[in-house]
Amino acid sequence: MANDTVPDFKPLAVLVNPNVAEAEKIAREAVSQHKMLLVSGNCSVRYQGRAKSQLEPGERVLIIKQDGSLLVHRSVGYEPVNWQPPGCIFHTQMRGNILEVHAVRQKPAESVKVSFDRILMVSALSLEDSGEFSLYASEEDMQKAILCRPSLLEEGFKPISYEKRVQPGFVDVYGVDKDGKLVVVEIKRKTAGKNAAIQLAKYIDAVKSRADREVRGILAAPSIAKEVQRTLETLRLEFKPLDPKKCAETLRRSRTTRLAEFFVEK
Amino acid sequence: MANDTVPDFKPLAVLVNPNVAEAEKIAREAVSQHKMLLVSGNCSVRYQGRAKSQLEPGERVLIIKQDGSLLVHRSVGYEPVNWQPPGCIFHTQMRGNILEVHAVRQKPAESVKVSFDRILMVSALSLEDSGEFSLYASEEDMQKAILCRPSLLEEGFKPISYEKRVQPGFVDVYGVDKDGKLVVVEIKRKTAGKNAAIQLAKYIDAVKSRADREVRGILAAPSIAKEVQRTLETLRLEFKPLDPKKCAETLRRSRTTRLAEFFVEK
DNA sequence: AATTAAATTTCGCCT
DNA sequence: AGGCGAAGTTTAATT
Repeated sequence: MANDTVPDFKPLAVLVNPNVAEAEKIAREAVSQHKMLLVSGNCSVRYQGRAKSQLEPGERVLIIKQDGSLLVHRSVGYEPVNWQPPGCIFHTQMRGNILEVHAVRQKPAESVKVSFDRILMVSALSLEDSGEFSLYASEEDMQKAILCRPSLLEEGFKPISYEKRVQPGFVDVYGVDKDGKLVVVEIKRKTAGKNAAIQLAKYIDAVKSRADREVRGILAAPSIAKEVQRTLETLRLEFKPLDPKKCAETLRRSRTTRLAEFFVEK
Repeated sequence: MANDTVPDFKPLAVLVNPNVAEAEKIAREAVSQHKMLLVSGNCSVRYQGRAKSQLEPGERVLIIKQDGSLLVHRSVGYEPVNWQPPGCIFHTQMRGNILEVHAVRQKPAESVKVSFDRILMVSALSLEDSGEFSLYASEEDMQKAILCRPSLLEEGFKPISYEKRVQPGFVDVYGVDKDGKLVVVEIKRKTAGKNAAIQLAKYIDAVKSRADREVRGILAAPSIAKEVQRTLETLRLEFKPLDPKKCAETLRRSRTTRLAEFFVEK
């Protein structure tokens, strides 16, 4: 069939109750095009690698992701019954009337073989997903937490304003330390990179040019990239570890105890 | 619509590119009928509980299982980006043109809300799955391992036969101990329950009635249920811990290194 | 029910 | 690339 040699690039392919050979075609294309593949049907699974297992026939859901990870889910349980972490090479083939999906990984050398003799549904998906995932607290939450309890940043810190407009943009938090020195705070939710340091330096310059006195710059983030540490020293900036989890707890506590009404949400 | 009040019990429902309200109907029925639900589409996710997280919009796959577990999978990564272990209560609703799937768990109090504004595919599945899952070794492998290296059972044990036919069925392994006493071995791959003890007792009786001399009965399994321990004592049977992992290693070694038979481990 | 220990742990950060 | 520690860990077994 000419169709067999011309893979189509539809973003979404779904077959319901297909015969096994039809499903194999979808699976093969999905794997080669690095789409996500969903297959539900009757299968057995053999795994060999760090451990070894055998799963007798039954109806399950197979998921293959574009990064080369594999999941076999039964009808119950949070964890997959069989799986492989990202980095597998996949191969599909018909063996008689059985669809075999083979996943191979090296280091450690492992293999998972899923054999379907009946397919309920097969689906190949091109998923567009650039949405950010933030755990514990958003950057905004961390900002609120510092405003709510300034000692999270350092003892004696007093916030003056937040999202203060300066030349290059907005300063996350702006205040004075226990000695009355101006403090500019830049917050990052993840490990602070070079950009964060540079951004902070620009804010400092902008504030200095208007205040004409000493200004401390503090980069507050859960951690800092090693190489940026030296950048900070060069720029005479400081780093303060700030745990998003702690921020979230602080916020939650301050909200429940009704003390946070001063700080308008969003 | 009358149809709305009469849920159908088809074993397999699939909609491709449905409108969100159609998807909600499938999702609601799947949840109420404790089927497995697969939804792929554009969604955002909010989680609050032991921790707290926010996932900005993007295309993902949602899985809800009949035991009340929930998984949200992105296009990459072995782990779900959001999840709930088994035991959730689900609630679906339309909020404007958004499908909200809400999962609530208590102890710990947690909630996950998945909001879809576009559905690629929704599927409700009744999965039949009674297939056994065996890790490291099947019962047969454990049997072979004992035959291959009898010391796994006990020092001085000598197998005579396996799958020996007696009245009630087949004895897994049959042999003599270091003192020449007859030994009947019953093997279980998982924690041995009452049935295993009773089965073994029947075999013993059968063998005794023919041999008319003392017969030891040994239940070999990775572990034994607490209450069965006393049953064993009453029946004058013995329990021997037998680890499937060790059996698998033994088998593998005996297959690969033909010379290792001399060197008894441990 | 609470605690402990293992997992084909996975994952990220650091050396 | 290998090692160490944390995880919304989960899961099973034990007290």
